[in-house]
Amino acid sequence: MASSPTDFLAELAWRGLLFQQTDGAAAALAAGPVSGYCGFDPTADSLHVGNLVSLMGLVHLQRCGHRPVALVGGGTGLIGDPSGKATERQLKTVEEVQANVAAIRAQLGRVLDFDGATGARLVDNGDWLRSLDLITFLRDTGKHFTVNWMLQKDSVESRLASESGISFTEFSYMLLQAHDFAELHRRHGVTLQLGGSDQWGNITAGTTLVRKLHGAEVHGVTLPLLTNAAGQKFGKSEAGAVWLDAARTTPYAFYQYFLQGDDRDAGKLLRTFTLLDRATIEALEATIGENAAAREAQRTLAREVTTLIHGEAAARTAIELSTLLFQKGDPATLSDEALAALAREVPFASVTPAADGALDTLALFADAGLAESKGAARRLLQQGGLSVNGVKLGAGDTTIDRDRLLRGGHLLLRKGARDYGLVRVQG
RNA sequence: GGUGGAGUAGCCAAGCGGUCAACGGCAACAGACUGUAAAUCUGUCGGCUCCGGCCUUCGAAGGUUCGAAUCCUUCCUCCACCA
Repeated sequence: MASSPTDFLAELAWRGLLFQQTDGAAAALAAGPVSGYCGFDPTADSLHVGNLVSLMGLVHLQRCGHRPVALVGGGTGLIGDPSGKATERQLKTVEEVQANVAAIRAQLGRVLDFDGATGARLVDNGDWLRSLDLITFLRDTGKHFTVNWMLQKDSVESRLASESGISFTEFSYMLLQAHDFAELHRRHGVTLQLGGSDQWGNITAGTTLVRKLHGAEVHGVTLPLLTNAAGQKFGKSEAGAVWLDAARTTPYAFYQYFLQGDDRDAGKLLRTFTLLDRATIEALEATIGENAAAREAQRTLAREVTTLIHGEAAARTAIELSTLLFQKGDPATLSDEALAALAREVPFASVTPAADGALDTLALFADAGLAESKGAARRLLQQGGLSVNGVKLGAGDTTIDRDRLLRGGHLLLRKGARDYGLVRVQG
């Protein structure tokens, strides 16, 4: 399973995760174990599956015998990376960034392995950037860059052309990231930086600075932006980003996101998000051609990724619930445990019936969040898109009989083919 | 600074005094067919609704008119060409 230390780039390459690399990166990696880092912006209190791509880069680095260093931008997060952004960002407060840093550290910690000779390190650039004084920074870092060079970076160039321009604050961002690379080189002997393809400019700023400051040759590798078969940025569902935080995206929803994926994406996603070896993945890809209906590839993908992020127990629950909802069918047989799990994993609402005790279908679906409004619920009802306890409702079913309540006063609602919600009727 | 053009729902884009909540396309949602897939076909698609309607929209603010997305005035923004 473990490959030799020289295989990192080859590993990324067959997985389709290698975009750009600095000259000499392969030779440097082949020469022996290195320490490589990747930064994560604390723009929210959770990473999402888009961030997971470069995190997987660190995981592969470690499995290939190198030391991964995960950096959380507690300092740079206070500035804002202009890369890939069309307009200036709203500054975040120190408290907000610190809370985000803490949450993201915990997520990174769950995926990386901290034991052994190549145990991962977790660092926060706020530790050195926040105490960095301006004069020192300008003399030691700023002096090594010409503005002419900085202006040529894509991230800056595109913003110069736009009406809103770019503030001096964000313009300086690349220098801070370059400073990080130099600092990590000095403190931890880091000689490699990984990042998404939009980070190339920032990464080369870092390799340049380390060369000038320490006379050392360090390297950068970027991973491609992940897109789906429809050509869209991967990781967005209709509900927004797919988060790694169980409070934002439940393990069930996370599992379902990968399970529901397009056949055409399955192979790419297996290569990107699982640690399965090449032969296994190719065998799974073959099953799509042979027996696509079994969706063996998607099932494996969803199970592997959910296990990686949420752990085995949560993955098992997600699979059980999925089986329950999509395979078996009769909600009346649901156990108390299953109902409790459902309440945690699918949208849940407690509703109070009207004074006369009648259960209004439209209000139920609207309250459960499965429809935007009662009007929207009505349209869905008329189109035959709603069901209760696995039984499709007709256009005339504007109220629900109380004798359909499951144990504990629950009703299992479904909108369309796969959106479930659970409500508990009070009293 | 000058001249000309343009700003319409999530995006693109018609409309140029009433029949406009606004043609059409994309995206999205639902149904049929399937495999919790894709493609295809059908329907929905500003907000709310006691389904009778009600409310708010066509860059912004005023005005003309019985009536304006459509005409007028001022302002804002973008694009092109000229300086």
